[in-house]
Amino acid sequence: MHQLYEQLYEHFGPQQWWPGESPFEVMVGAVLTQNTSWKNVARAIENLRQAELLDPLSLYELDVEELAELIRPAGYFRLKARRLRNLLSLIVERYDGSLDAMFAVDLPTLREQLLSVNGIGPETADSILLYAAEKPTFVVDTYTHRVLSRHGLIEPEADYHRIQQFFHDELPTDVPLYNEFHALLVRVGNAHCRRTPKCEGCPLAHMLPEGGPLLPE
DNA sequence: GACCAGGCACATC
DNA sequence: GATGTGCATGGT
Repeated sequence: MHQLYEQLYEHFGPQQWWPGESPFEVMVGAVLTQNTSWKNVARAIENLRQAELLDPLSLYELDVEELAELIRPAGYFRLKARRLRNLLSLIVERYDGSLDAMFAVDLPTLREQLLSVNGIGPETADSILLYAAEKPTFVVDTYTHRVLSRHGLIEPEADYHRIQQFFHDELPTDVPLYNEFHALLVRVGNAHCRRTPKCEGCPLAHMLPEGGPLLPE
C-alpha cells in the first residue's frame, strides 16, 4: 500500500487537489462531479461564478430551475439541481449558511448528516469531508476500487466501507496523505486504467500480481 | 455512433 | 439482499 503511493507520487508528483478555490466551491463540485468528468463540472462552476452565485445563501435563494440551467454542462442537471438544493438546505437551515460552523462538527456526526441528505452518498460525503472540511476520511471511487482489485490488494466484490477501512488501517491518519493518495489514484486511473485492462504503460504495471491484472473490474 | 465519465436513489424481483 | 434502471452533457 505504501509502495503503491510512493510509486504514484514518484511518477506523477503532487496533484494539487481539489481544484476549487473555496470550500464551498469544493462542495458544489463534489455533487456535480458524480459520474461526470471534471471538465464538464468546471464549465458549470464557471457559470455559477460568472453569476456571482458561489456562496450558500445566494445559491439557496435561486430557484431550482434557474440553478438547473446554470449547471447544465455538468449533465444530469435537473437531478443535480435538486441534490445541490438538498445540500444547501442543510448548510443554510442547520448552520445558518456558515461552513465554519458546519465544519466545527466532529467527523462521524457530520458524515452522518451529509449522508442523510438525499443525493449525497459515501463518496460525495467523504469528498466534502476531506477536501472541503479537511477531515481525515479516505475517499473511495471507481478508480480506487479498480486499481486495488487489479493489484490483488482487495477482493473485487469489496464494498465502499471495506475499501475505506483498508486505507484507514494501512495508513497513518493524515489529511494531506489521504488527499494526495486519492488524487493520484484518480490520476493513474484517467491516464492508464481505462476499460480494457492491459495496464500497458502504467507506472504500476511492474507491481501487478503474478499473471497480470486480476480482471476487468 | 458507441462508449465513458471523480454516483446515487429508487424500482422490482 | 441482489440486480437493474434513470439521470444528461461533452470528450474520445
